[in-house]
Amino acid sequence: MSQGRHAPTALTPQPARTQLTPRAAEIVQAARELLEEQGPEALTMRALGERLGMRAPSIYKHLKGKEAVEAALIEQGLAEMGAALYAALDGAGDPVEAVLRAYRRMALAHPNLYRLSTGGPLNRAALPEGLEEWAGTPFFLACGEPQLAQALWSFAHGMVILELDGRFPDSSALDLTWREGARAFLAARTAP
Amino acid sequence: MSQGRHAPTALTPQPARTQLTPRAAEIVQAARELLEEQGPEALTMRALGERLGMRAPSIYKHLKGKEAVEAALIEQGLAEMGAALYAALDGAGDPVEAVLRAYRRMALAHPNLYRLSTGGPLNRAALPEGLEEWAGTPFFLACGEPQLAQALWSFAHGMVILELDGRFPDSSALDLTWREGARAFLAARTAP
DNA sequence: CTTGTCAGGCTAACGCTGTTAGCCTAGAGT
DNA sequence: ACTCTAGGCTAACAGCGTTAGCCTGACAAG
Repeated sequence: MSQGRHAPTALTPQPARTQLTPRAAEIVQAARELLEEQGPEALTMRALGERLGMRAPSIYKHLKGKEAVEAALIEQGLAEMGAALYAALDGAGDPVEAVLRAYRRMALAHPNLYRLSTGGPLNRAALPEGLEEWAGTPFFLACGEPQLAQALWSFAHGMVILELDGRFPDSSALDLTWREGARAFLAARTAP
Repeated sequence: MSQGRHAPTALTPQPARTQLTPRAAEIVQAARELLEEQGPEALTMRALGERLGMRAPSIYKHLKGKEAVEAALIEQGLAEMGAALYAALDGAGDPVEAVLRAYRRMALAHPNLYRLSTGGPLNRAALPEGLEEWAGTPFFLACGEPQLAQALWSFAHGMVILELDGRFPDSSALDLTWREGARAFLAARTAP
């Protein structure tokens, strides 16, 4: 770990991950594969059981229910996104551009996990305290100012989710759009 | 209708709305009330039927299925959003700020309709040709340039959806965040 | 006036979902 | 040797979207 542009990343240590039993971890791993390979609709308790060679009700011996499976996946998604963003800050180049690039790259690499992690209301009680904030901090580190950081995060999330959902016209030059957005935020940061 | 900052709004006339039978329109209206009052989970075919004094299977005499009901709602959402954005362009003040304000206002006024309209993949075949593009054009009219317009739209959508989903920390000063975002895009537009 | 058509309701049922209750069995601990 | 329990199982429930098939009242044609 070294540092970003404005502050040492070590200021916000990564929160501890929730501890799962080995079997529960296997189940979550299988759930992740199912989710990524076949989409959110395919992630059913019965399909998950089948992939593990067991029946759906047996899963409940290891995890409270489908929500708990999803919470574990969301935790993975946030943790990996956070790691990718902090790593991007450590690289060369402007931190705003670096964070945006890493964000998009991560989301497109795991689209269904990203959607699950960031879509819809979030059951915070099921997540490790502070994980969400930790994962978002790189935006603050890149901007040096909380409001602009939130705005930058919103831009990044909006871009990614609209791209994943195929909401942009087919003719869209998304690389250019990302560049334009980066340019706007870069200008706002350096010139208040 | 008059004009926005860069181009007359009449350049892109509102696409025709899909025609529903009176009874089908009643059903869609009831669906909208159900959706807004009790959330997306409550919008089931049986609940919808009950609200109309009929059984769920009877709905299929008027609409193809739940997807058709949702498509009609999405169409309403997009049409109303578009109308609000064009109206905002006609007002005083900077068009970027006006469009952002109208977008947020509209989304927060009908959160569940907004989520339905903008979340997840979109079945374009079920929508009037060009409606989506028409509803998004005000962003272009405000920016005068397609890439910046897409970026602005992404920012607005990200802000709104994260706010609706309660993803921002409770302490967030979202008004300020919107202002910061507007400032960034305004600067990018005027100073290329 | 009778007859035929059919729009628009109904019930029953299917296959799917998450979930619960209760049973059974192999292995660990005392 | 006895007990306990982790971790599997089946059966079942309620709710979901949806389909098939029936029925009835209104309305048009002869």
